[in-house]
Amino acid sequence: MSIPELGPFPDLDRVIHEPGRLMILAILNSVGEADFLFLIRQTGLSRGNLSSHTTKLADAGYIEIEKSFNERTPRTVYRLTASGRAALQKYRDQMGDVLAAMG
Amino acid sequence: MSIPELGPFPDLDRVIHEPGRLMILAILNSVGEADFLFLIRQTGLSRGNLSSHTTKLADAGYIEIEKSFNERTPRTVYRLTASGRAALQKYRDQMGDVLAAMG
DNA sequence: CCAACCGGTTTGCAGCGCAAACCAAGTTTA
DNA sequence: TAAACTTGGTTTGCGCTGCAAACCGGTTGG
Repeated sequence: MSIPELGPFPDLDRVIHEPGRLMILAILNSVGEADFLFLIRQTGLSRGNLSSHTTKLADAGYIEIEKSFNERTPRTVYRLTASGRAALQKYRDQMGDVLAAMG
Repeated sequence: MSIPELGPFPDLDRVIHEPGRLMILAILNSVGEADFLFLIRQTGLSRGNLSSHTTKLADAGYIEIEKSFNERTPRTVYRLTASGRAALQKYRDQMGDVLAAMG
């Protein structure tokens, strides 16, 4: 539970901790919103993989998924929610403490 | 594979990324060496859990396990290897970059 | 002796990430 | 107009993993 003289080890959010999802969240955090194809290209994830990660993030309430049509072709846009932004910030702080403890 | 304007997303070492093992490594990194009971108390992990994590870390070559006897009772000491220390440092740098990209 | 404890390891199972298969709808080829 | 291909995803299946519980060989206490 703790690293000697460095306080307790934080209970990291596993939904965020997973690298694929951390990547998605980091991107959404920096660009505001993104569509499926953009995320595919930036992350290098497979479509199936991206789909399941975004579903899980949406289930956790960390992102919102908006489906629409551009002309006749479907378009899905992903965006961080307030709670997602907060959770990400918390994760960042916790992980920052852990790393600092490893100087 | 990349966060816009922030370079590629690093391929994080999953052996280290797992919180339980990260905790073990962080402790060994800060105290030099530790025995089984000390790690139990510091990490809060169950014995079985600690045993399997240390086995996995040893399989990866990141720690060494030294079994001996203190009087008649067994004693197992865990210690970071050079390669473990290097891998941990690399993980720290990579994760630091990711966090920095999330400012 | 026999029970309880110490110091671990092995086992079993549930959950997860990943890739591949699938699907629906539109577009191109012929 | 029908076959083949692309786009934009979702679902399925499997192998691995983390976790808790069961186990096990000593050792100490009554």
